[in-house]
This record gives sequence, C-alpha cells and structure tokens, in this order.
Amino acid sequence: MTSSAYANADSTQVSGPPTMKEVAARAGVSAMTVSRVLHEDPRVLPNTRRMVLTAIDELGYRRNELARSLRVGRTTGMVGLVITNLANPFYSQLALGVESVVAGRGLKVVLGNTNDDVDNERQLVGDLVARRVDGIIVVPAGRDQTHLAPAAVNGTPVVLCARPPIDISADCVLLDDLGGARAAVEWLLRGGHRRIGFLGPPAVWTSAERLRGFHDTMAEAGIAVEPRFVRSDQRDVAAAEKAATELLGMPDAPTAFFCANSRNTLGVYRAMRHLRTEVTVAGFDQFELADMLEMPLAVVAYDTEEMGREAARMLIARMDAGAATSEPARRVVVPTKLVAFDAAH
Amino acid sequence: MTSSAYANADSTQVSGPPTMKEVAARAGVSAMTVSRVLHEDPRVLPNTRRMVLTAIDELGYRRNELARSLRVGRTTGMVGLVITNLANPFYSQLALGVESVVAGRGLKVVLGNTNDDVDNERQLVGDLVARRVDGIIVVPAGRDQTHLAPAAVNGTPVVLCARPPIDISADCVLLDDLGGARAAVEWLLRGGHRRIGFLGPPAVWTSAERLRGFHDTMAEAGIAVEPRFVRSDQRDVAAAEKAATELLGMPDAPTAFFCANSRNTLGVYRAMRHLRTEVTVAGFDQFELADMLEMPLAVVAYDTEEMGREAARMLIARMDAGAATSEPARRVVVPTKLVAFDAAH
DNA sequence: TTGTAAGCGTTATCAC
DNA sequence: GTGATAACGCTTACAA
Repeated sequence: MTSSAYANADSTQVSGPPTMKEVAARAGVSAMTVSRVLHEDPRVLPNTRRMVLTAIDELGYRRNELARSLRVGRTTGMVGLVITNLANPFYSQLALGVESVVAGRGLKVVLGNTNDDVDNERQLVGDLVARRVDGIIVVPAGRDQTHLAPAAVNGTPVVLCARPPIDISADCVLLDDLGGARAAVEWLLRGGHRRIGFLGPPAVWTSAERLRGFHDTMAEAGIAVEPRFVRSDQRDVAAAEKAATELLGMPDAPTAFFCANSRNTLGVYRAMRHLRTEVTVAGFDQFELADMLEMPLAVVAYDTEEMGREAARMLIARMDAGAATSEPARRVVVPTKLVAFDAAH
Repeated sequence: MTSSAYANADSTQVSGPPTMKEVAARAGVSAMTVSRVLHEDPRVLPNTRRMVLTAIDELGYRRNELARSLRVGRTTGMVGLVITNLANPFYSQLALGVESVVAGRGLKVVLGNTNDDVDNERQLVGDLVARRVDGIIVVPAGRDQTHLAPAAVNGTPVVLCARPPIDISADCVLLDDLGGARAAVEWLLRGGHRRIGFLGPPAVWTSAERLRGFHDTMAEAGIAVEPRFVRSDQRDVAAAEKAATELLGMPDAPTAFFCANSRNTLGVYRAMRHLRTEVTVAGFDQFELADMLEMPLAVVAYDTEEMGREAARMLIARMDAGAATSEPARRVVVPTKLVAFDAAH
C-alpha cells in the first residue's frame, strides 16, 4: 500500500533508495534474513519469508548490485564495448551482436565512443577498468595499444575487434579484409578490366589491408597499378564522388573501381550518374539498394553482427577461464562473400 | 619497474586488481594518505606524494569506482539507455547523440536492447536501477509503462524518447510525427494526387501518429481514404514491396503513397521498378541515395542525433536538480523538415 | 531457523 | 601532515 515515496517521507530527508536494513526493520527481522530471502534460501520459514517479501514490496526495495559485487567478489556483470563511431552501421551492428550474446548471460554492455581517437580510447578503457567491468571489447583506434595490454588493464580480459593486436597479446576477431579484396579485384579482372582505380578512406588497418589485397591481386595478374588511380582519403560520400569524378576525367581513365567501403562505392555511383558514363565497381560492404543501381556492381558482403557475437563469445570464454589462464591469444577471421549484381533493368 | 603481474605474484593466489591498502603498504603510508593523494589534497608532503605515486604506478593501481560510489554517495556516473533495436539506424544515431552529451559530463552509457518487448524492458530497467545508474533514457516498447513510474524506479530520473509517457509522469523528447506526416501528405495533394495509399510498420505509437496525420490531412482536403489502400504491417523492405505490388495491381490503383518509414518507401521503389510503373512517394526518414531514385519523391527529414542529445540534456537537468525536485514533466518536440527531390535524371 | 560479526574498497571525521 | 575509526550496503562464516 505504502509507496516507496511515502515510506521515504518518514525520515526528515530523502535518503535515497531503500536499503536492506530498512526492509529488515520493517519486516521485524535482521538484514541477514532479508538477504536469505533474496537468495531463496529454503531454510527461512514461510511466514518470515512472506513478511520480508511484503516489506520489500511496500518499500519498492531493490538490492544494490554495486554493494553486492563489492562483497561477493570481482564480478560486476558488465562488459565494456569501446567502438570508434556508433553512427557507422558497421559498429552499430557489431554492438547489436555483442549485446545479444552478452545479454544471454545476464551481462550488461557499457558503451564508449572513441571517434577514432587513441586518447579517448585510453581514457575510456581506464574508466571501464576502474568500474571493474568483467571484460572489454574494443575496436582499437590506433597503433598504440599499450593501454590494452593485460598488465595495463589489471588482467581484465580484452578482445579486439576488426583490427589486430599490435605489440600486445590479445584475442581478436577480424574480417577477412584481404580475401574479400582479392575476390573483388579478381571479379573486375575477370570482367576484362585492366585500368582499375582504388578509392578508400584514410588508412586505418582495415582499408590498408584492402588496398594491399588490391595491389597483390593486380601484381599477380601482371598488371601495373597506376598511382594516379589510387585515392585513399575519402571519409564520406561527397569526398568519394569528388575523387571519382577527378579520376574519370583523366585521359585513359579507369574503366572500373575497387572501393574499400560503401561510402566510396556510393561516391562512384553518384559521379557516374552525373557524368553519364558507365563504370564497373567492386566494393566492400553490402548496402541498401545495391541491387538496384544501374551499374555493373559487386559487393563484398559479410556478417557484422556475427563478428560482434563472436567477439562476445571469445570474451566470455576468457572471463569463464578466469584471469589465471594463459592460453595463447586466439584469432578468429570472419569470412566474406562476393555478391555480384546484374546491371540489367 | 615491477609490473602489476609480478606484484600480484607475491601472494600465493592471484588476488584481483590491487587495492588502496596494497598501495599504502608498498608506499609505507596509510590508506588515507593514498586516498588524499588521489584527491590531490595539497596537505600531503611532496615526498609522501611521490612515494605513493610510485607505488600506484608500480602496482598499476586504479581506484575502484564501485567501492567509491558506495561510500561517497549515490552517484555512479552511469546512465542507462534502453532502446528497442540497435540495428535500426534511428536508434544508433539516437544512442550516438546521447553518448556525446553524456560523455561530456564524464558519464558512461549502459546499453540495453529490448526488441520492442515490454518484459525485456521491465527487466532491463529493473537491472539498471539495481546497478544504481544516475538516470535512464528509454524508448518505451509498449503502453504498459508502470515500471517506469518514479516510485517503481526509486526516483531515478527517467526520460522517454520517441514515444510519450502513458499514465505516468516523465520528461520526454518526441519527434513531430504528426506535423511531418501532414507536410508529406500535403505535398502529395499539391501534386494533384487523390488516390493515395498508406504503408507503414505495425502500429507502435510513432507510426500510428503518422497514420493519423495521413487521415487528418486527407479529411481536411475532403478526400475519402480508401481502406483497401492502407497497409500497416510491413516490418521490412520485402514485405513493403509485396504490399506495394498488391496495391499497384488493384483497379484504380493509388497514384501515390505516403510511407511511414524508409523501409516502406524503399519497398514502393522496388515494386515500382519491377512493375515498370511510376508512382509518387512521400515518406518518413531520410536515407542514402534518396536523391538518386528515379521516382518523384519527398522525405520527412529530422535530426535523430539531436533527439538523443536533447534527451541527455533533459536527463542531466533532472539529475542535477536531484530527486527532490517536483517540477512538472517537460515535453520537447523535435521538428521535421520535408525535403523534395526532382525525379529528373 | 535466525542473528552477530567481520569485511569487501573507499572516504568523512576526528584525533594526534 | 598523517593515521585510526567508522560507515556505505551487502554477504560469508560462525554462533545461537
């Protein structure tokens, strides 16, 4: 009957959420008995139990999980997820995958956005460790990963995502960037293309790998890559369109492009439409309407959510093993699949 | 010199992260002095300070924020964010907005995904309260919001997002669903359309409002809405395409559609292309390539990230005011803007 | 079956 | 300047 608000109003000052002691007092028992009821200890008498439950209900009591984990030892039921940019669908799908696995274990996700800034990342990770999360999944922003080393995080399990560990030992889940790039470029080569351009974002590890795949595959086919056809600092569609327009305006322009992400693919499409030309594109990332574009197109598709799920599984495995384990770091590679679309319409 | 790992190895058993007491012992001072150094208390002697800092460094010590918030009172520096589906760009942008504001205050975001299930939501919110988050932002999944009432969350500040409070008092940030819908339908009417279809997802509040805007505007124009032209259970693009195809196959088919979200807009576009017809569409949600579709199109655009930012601002205002305040619940409406594209290409 | 005491890691308060 | 003590809310170990 009495709501929590009224119950609190008894005291002169609002005193925050009700505590176990208050419940105990109201039920006329000791705090331990309340604790036992909460733990479904079968030894408490049905009567006592009922009184405690009533008091809990009346006060709107909830056990303080912070205090609990302080006493009972080390596990807080929270895992940290440190990503570079939530607005990017890649990362939000990753987050979804992580969340789904982690929630299945009753764990919560504490989120951090780094904007690809290593200092933010260092700070965030430090904060998560200070909050005693049970593990951390991070998409590392840069080459400096010293703050992710086991010693730096007091042994908190860490799983890297999308980019590999550098100078530290840690589990990681990677995408098959190299394989995907090769498949894409081979598709262009099979189409008879020889003058192929590359468009990508500034070189984080991922796009560097994709560029490497481009170079390797071209080299193996005995085709020289023209440096003027390689552009890799387009962060958004507009920049990509501009770069594509420039390349397409060159003498002996490329007849095809390999794009390291969907923003660049979209940029080429826009450039092509505006110039009323036709080019062939193979690009990383599946995207909405890819099959409807009037352009010979293939995309490198993959399951981002699965990457997140796998990262979460690896993390949980480490957590279960306890910091004690010194199993060598694992590395899982998520496969890619080339999906080609007809230009016909 | 000595790394945390080695320091721990002193004891027989790995004993978790180093504590303040261990730092104190190593520095030859009391725990209080360590605490004071951490608080930059000017009274500690430079020498003592240095010894403590050294010990901290050697042990890789980090203050336990959980224990800290237990002692120092109520604030954990975490806010809960409970959304329905992270994979939906709407929610990930929302999350980004929330994160950016909240991070500016040194707060962390604890994430929860409900999949639009009220039971999940209830559970999640309960969990967050048990973890003593300082506030909660939630996109409520259903009409039953009793678990979000102030009493149910022990007075933890709650801000609702995208959907209004029902039978409870709470701050909220809404999108101008009604206004956006009216603008969209008016645009179609100005284009001379009379037989207009409606396509939308199953009726959560948001799409119900958009449907209401459709009906209102049609009624005011003195045009009868044909029930056979109203379909609202398309959850994805494929279902939307199917529905659109059916409507377009009817005798006296619609010449235009108002779509309650981008998935339905995309479905119409696909149907149109496959049927080689032309229809006009006005739809909620901005999306990539909207300007490139060969179809007379207008979209209702809005700033999702700003919604998140606003929600975070409201929450922080409540948190600062303390649970004590009984200011009436505030309601902020984020405006929409109609963006029309030329079909010309 | 239930209660008491001690302690998890930190800090406010009051001594020294 | 620095330290002892108690307390935050809870639970393990032991006593009654």
